[in-house]
Amino acid sequence: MNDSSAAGPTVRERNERRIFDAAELVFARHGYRGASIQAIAAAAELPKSNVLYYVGSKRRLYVALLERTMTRWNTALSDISEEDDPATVIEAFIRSKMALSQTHPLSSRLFANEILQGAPFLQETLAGSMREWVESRAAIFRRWAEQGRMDPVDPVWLIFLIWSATQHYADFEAQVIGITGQAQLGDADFAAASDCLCQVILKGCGLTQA
Amino acid sequence: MNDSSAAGPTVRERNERRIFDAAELVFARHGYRGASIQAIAAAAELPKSNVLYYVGSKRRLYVALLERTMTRWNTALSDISEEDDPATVIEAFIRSKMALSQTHPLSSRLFANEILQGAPFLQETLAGSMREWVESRAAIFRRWAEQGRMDPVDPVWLIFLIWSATQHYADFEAQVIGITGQAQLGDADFAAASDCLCQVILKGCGLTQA
DNA sequence: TAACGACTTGACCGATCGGTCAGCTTTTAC
DNA sequence: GTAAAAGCTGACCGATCGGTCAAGTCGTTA
Repeated sequence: MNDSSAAGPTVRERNERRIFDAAELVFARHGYRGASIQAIAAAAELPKSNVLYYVGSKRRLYVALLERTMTRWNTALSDISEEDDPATVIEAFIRSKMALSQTHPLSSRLFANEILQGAPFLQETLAGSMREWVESRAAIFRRWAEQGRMDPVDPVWLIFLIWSATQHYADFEAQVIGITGQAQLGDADFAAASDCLCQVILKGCGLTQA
Repeated sequence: MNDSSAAGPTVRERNERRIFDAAELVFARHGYRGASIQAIAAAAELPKSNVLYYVGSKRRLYVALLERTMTRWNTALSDISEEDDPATVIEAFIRSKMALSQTHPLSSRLFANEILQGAPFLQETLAGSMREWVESRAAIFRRWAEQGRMDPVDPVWLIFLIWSATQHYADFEAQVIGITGQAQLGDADFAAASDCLCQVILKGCGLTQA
């Protein structure tokens, strides 16, 4: 029974998943230092020793969790090309980012906590693959502007604008809930917020929705 | 020499200020649980016992720090009225919020950390004075839209958009720096980002800059 | 000078931290 | 059937946590 494809998940796979999910919950809320293995073990309903048996150390668990998040985000983002329609691309960008905020808020908060700490474990990622990703998109945005297909808006700050506005609904959910007075954010809220963001940002870039 | 007005700050005033500033630094980076009094004392260059002598407990220090931040923000925000010009008001709102991100990034990160934890100490503030503040502004925005003075944009989400986009440059400074490759954000960066935000958001709301 | 309140701090407390390890049970392989 | 491998966990380690306390120092006032 070593094969997960034929006989369900291995004991290791099942427990690692429980631990990862529990760790994401605790790290997202309390940050790296504020989280304790004891709390993670309690959330995973496993003894502390068992957690350490699988993950080795707190640091390794945290780094592995960050890597899982970054790869998950990478695969969720589609590539674009200069020939695409600007409005379509930017709207899809906003909506897919907002969907991530709704489906994976803990990942977003984990990342936010890491950045708040000064990104000690993500320095190379930021200056490496993330910078490349931003610059490749920015180059296309710039060409669109040169061709008069959209307003000349600094593309890097536009990307930051979209990132921040969409992540806000994951990272600052407690604030949104407290101010709007709702019990929690539902599908309708995310849909309406997405519509509002698309409306303002597309028009702000001189684009009309498809 | 008990009077601060005539003979400079009291010993108490001076030390409390050192402690508050040090605590803001540590809490903003590591959150409530992740921060330690030892680390705060080291940053304040005081013995741990001396810190506790002044502030009583970690919890009290944290709450007092949050309160200092909230009142500081409240005083920095100007009131608006229905008769004001929408474009002028929203542009001033964006620029003053961005200025706060530049001058008080630690306060912004402290607040962000509190929200990420689920706002355990700011629940009443969110559902109380902050909600009132948002709704009073939202009411004016709505009337502007009814009068055709701006596009019908959901005002609450517009406020969230402005908050998130401006706070981003304080809370996620490490990400902005890592991706842009700069050593740090300077006046020119904040000015350019503010211009970009005003350009996109004002146009996105159907407004033209004054 | 004596006394007082504000300030200072090292020593210490029980609790919890991340992590190790020995010894146990269960599963797998032959 | 049996040995090896994998999984499990209570007991324990030194370090650090938030917080207390007693014994000071210090400047001011009477």
